Parts: sequence; structure tokens; C-alpha cells
Amino acid sequence: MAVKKGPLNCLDTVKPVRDTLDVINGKWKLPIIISVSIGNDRFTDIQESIPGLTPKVLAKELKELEEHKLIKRTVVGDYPVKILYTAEPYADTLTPLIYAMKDWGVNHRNKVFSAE
Amino acid sequence: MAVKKGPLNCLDTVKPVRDTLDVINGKWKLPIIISVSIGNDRFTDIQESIPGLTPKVLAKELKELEEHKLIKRTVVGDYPVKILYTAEPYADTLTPLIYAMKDWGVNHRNKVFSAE
DNA sequence: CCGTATCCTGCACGATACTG
DNA sequence: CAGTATCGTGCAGGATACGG
Repeated sequence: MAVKKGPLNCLDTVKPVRDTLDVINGKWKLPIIISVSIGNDRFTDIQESIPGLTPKVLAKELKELEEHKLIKRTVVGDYPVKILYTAEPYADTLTPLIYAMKDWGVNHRNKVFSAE
Repeated sequence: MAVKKGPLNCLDTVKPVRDTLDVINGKWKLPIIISVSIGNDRFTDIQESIPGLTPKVLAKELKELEEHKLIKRTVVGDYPVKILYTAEPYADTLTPLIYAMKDWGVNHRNKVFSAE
């Protein structure tokens, strides 16, 4: 009766992690959030700040980030109109995550580099 | 001359984040690491601990995690042989990342829940 | 128990061109 | 400048079944 049977339960951790992945999954969302958070507020600036990012993909990702209330799209001025993208306060809650990722990436690159 | 031109540079952060994403990207890798780290060391236990995970996908992900030195596959015993999956020490370096993700996921679920 | 073998589907991502 | 329009591809992921 004291013997464990079946798999250990890891859902307490796995489920919230999957919730997070559902929001920030993919190659581009975090980079875009980083770029906008740092101050790039124009479509073209965001695109050019991230190598390999095409307008079609950027447009799609921005829409999804808007839906998740992470990024805000604002139209300013009359003629000509300007479109501004800014980070919502909610995006700031991702900062610990982003820095954890950055740190791990830096360390990982060092490890891979020194290993070969 | 003091006026900034072009996009602000965010590559110092974006590049390491992308390096990290290259390793842990996808729906299953982090959940699998969590499950193994918690003590699930048998193929079937890992599979059953993560709802929706099929054997084919698990086998593929385990191979990739092995290549990245995050998880170790060990054959023990003679007859019958046992296969054990264990977390490498290197997988522990992902702990801050995993907890950042877990925390954000918990908070996000609360936010979404209270919003509707 | 630990996988492999097929088969299948969608979509994430990419290249390129074009428009108000 | 801020996108949309097309077209194309690969692969992550899924369903199901089977094998040592």
C-alpha cells in the first residue's frame, strides 16, 4: 500500500506551462515583444530589428499579440496617419520569462561553444 | 547627428532567446522535461503523465532531448531489460525558466478567468 | 513495456510581389 | 509606411496499428 503505482503527477506544473506556451509559442512572438518593449513602435522598425522576419508573418503575429492584450496598435495623426505599436503593461509581466530565456541562451551558447 | 535613425537594436536579447527557443520549442519538450525531472523514468509513465502525448511523438522528442544532453537514456538489467530515462544535471539549469513559465501561466489563467 | 510503421493533416513559416 | 496577396513547402503533430 505504500508502494507507488503509475506515473507521478506533474500536471500542476505542466498545465500552466502549456497555457504559457499557447500564448508565446513559435519562433517570433517573444522576439517581437522584446523589440516593441525596447521601443520599436513602427511596423518597419520592428521588422528590420529582427532578421528574417517577413511582413506577412509580422502582421499575423502582431494581430495575435493584440488579441492577447500584450501589444497595442494605435493610429495617430490625420495626414499622414501613423501606426504605433506599443507594449501593454501586461507584456511587462513576461520580463522575468524573457530574461530567464536570455540567460539560458547565453549560457547554452557558451556551453556549446566550449564543447567543440 | 544626435537623432536616432532606424530600428533600435534588440539583438542582444533576441539572439539568445532564439537560441533557447531552438532547444525547447514546441508543445512537448518542456512538459517532458518536467515529467522526467519529477521522477517519471519509464517511457509509458512519461507518456501517461502528459495527456495527449502519443508514443511516436514522445520517442522523437526524447531523442532530441538526448542530443541536447538534457535527458539520459539508460538500459539496465539483463532479462528483462529496463529502459530508464533520467534528467541530466543540465536539465536543472532550465528550472528558473520552467518556474517563470509556470508562474506566468497560473497568473494568465487567473487573468483570463476573471476577465470573462 | 517500449517503442516503430504508416498514413494523414494543418499550419507555421518562407519567398516574392504588389498596393493605398 | 504598413501592410495584403499569392504561392509554396516542410515538418510538428495526430490517429491508428503493429512488433520485438
